[in-house]
Amino acid sequence: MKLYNTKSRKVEEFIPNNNDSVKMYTCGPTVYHYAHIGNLRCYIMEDVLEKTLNYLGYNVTRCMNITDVGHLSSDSDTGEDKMLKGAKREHKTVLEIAKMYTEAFFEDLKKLNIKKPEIIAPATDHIDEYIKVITKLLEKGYAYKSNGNIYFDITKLDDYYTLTNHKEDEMVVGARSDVLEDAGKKNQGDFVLWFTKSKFEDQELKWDSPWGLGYPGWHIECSCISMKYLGEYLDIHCGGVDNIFPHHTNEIVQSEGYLGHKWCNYWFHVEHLNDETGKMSKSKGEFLTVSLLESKGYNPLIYRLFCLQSHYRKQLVFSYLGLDNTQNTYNKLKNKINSLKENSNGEIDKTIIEEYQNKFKQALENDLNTSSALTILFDVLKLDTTNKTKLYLIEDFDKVLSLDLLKDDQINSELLEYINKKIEERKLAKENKDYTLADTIREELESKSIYIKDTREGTTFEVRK
RNA sequence: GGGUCUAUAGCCAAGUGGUAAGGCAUGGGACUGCAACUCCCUGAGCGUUGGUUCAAAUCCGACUAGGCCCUCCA
Repeated sequence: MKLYNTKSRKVEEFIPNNNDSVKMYTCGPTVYHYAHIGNLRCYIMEDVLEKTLNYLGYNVTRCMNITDVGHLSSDSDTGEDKMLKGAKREHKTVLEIAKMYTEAFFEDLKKLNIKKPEIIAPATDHIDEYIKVITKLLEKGYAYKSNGNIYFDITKLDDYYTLTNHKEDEMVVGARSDVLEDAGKKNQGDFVLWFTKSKFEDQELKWDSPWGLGYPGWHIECSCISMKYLGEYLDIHCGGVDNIFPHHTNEIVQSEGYLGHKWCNYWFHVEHLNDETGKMSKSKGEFLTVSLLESKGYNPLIYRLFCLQSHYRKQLVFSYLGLDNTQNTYNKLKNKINSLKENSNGEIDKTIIEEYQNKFKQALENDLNTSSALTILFDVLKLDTTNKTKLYLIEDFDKVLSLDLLKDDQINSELLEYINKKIEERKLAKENKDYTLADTIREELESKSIYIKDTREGTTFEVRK
């Protein structure tokens, strides 16, 4: 398996620390609002990565945090805590907000066929871990106390800007003018590990610590959660590109400062989904959620396919035109597969199976080239072989693609009865050459998203979502 | 200003030195009462510009355009 590693800025051969077992960490959502589909692009591609590793025979242990405390708002930075902002907006407590949006996030995962990581860790459940790690960082001299807060001193390391090639003296101070400087820091680049002093008096969640009542900095949670559940040696750390700096940069120095050795080998970052105006955000333009797409009649899996057609390291521009294209692709794909199912006789051709499984693997092994992997799927459909062989391969590929390629659309018996009745009525009308009535019936069904298909063997139908 | 990434047909894209995969859309045809579905046919010389090479979309340089990041506030 070849993967692009942000750390080396090269595509590298992926070699786990421990043979065929892979430890994978994913930065989870801050649950202060619904996830937009740009956020979800990241989780879709991480899901594909996990499933690809499984497909290739690796055993993956994956962990994801849920940030339910202490993350500043970044969409339009006014220095307000994201969770607090969400709580205020909806007149609820921070914990209520966290619970509600965590559930909503899981719903989105389900709709997009994203497998939930086996370990899901809320930030507020791991305060003891943060205290343990921060204490050690203080002992080792990587951290210091100032103005009531605990900071990480980035000058204690040789190479802080390891992920970005930033140069200390060329950083623009206060590139974002709405961020206030903290006078308590020794160096411009130092960041907070633990707060006891906040300018926001209404911070709801606070915990006791050796340094006083307070709450953790945003970066420390991922380091601690990862080390707790996945151990001292991590294989892959994932997240959106916006996390590269400072979040992941800070995670590295915290973790390696604490451990005293190298921590994570591969850094996997997913590019952003943009809209026509640039970066998608929750505070400008249309707030695109999975539910919104559903309300407009799109099956969420169409969005998954939309993402798979592109590469995770390329920015992708969202448009309804593009999504409509993908919807056509998806419908046609399902159509073809459904017709294969109607006549799935014949023997399985093992030679072909092996050949195309290898092609599929090669595409994915090439830095997760999902676009090429889909091409292999289309190639399979066009093969000159038995339907049984094709269906076998489709089922196999769908372990990674997760597009419900073989799933039958569930139709309740009442609806089925209604449709059959209408089809029969239309058949009679056609026999009587009453085409006006026949067309009326067809239109009536189409208005319910039921599409008539006249074939030599008779009339069938298809329900499009 | 610094860092970093990208630039292939209407859209999504493959391509990693030898003369442009695939999908959707478009147009034409077959099928149909008319459609839909399905099937067949149908398109670009790769942002611009230098260079390396027998040979470049693929390597190097410059330029242009665009995206993202530049925190320590919470």
